[in-house]
Amino acid sequence: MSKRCSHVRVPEAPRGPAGFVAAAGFPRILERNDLPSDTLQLARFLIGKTVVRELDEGVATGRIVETEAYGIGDEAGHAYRGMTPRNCALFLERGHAYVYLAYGTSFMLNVSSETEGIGAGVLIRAIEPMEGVAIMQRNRGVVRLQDLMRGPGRLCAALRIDRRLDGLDLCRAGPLWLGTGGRRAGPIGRSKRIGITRAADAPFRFFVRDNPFVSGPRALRG
DNA sequence: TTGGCGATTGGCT
DNA sequence: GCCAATCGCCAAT
Repeated sequence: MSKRCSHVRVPEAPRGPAGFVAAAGFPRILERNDLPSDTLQLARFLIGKTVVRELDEGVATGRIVETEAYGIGDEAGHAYRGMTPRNCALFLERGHAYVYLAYGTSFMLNVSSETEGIGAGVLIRAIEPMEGVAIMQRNRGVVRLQDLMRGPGRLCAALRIDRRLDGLDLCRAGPLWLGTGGRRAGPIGRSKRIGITRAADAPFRFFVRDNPFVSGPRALRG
C-alpha cells in the first residue's frame, strides 16, 4: 500500500514487428469505450473477443472462451489488500494487462477493470486458437490444438506472455491487444471460479458452453 | 529476514 | 486422482 506503482506508462506502445494487418479489417482493436466498466460485465463481454499477439516470427491470435471476474472487494482478488508493486496494474484504467507469476511456474493474464485507482480485473482462462498455431505449438512444446491455450498458464506460454507485458494498454496497437469478436460465440455458461480457496463459491466464471478449448473439470464446461 | 502459500501444470499411480 | 516443481509476494518475526 505504501509503495507507489512503478509502471512505466508507455504512451506509445511499441508496434509489433510483424506489423499485423488483419484481412478484411478483422479483428479491429477494441476501444476502451467498448469495454463495460463493471468487472462482472467485462468478464462476460470478453467471451468471444480476440487476443492478438505480435511476435518477431509472426502473429498469433485466438478467441477468448473462458474468463473469471475478480471485482471490487473480492477476497480472492489480488487487489483485496490494497496496491502493491506486484498488483498495481490492476489499478490502471480498464483495458490494461496485469500479468503475474503463479506457483513459480505459470504466468497469468488479466485485463484490468473498473476506473483508474480501483483494483479489479478479469482473468483470461482459456483461448481458442485461430492464427499462428505453429507459433503456439513451438512455444508450448505440444501439438494438440486443444492443449495449446486451455488454461491460464498455458495460454500465456503459447503467446509468450510474461511480466514484461505487465501494465500494457491492451486497447492500443502493440505487442498484445484485444480485438473485436468474429462469429458469435455459442451459449455462455456461468459457474464458480477454479483453483481458489477464498470466496470459492461465487459464480464469477464465464465460459462458452461445451467448447473443447475451455479448461476445468467436465462438470464446469457445460 | 524468514517461512508459508498460492487465480497451475505435467507426470505418474 | 495425487503430488512435486518452483519462486515471488507479503505478513509476521
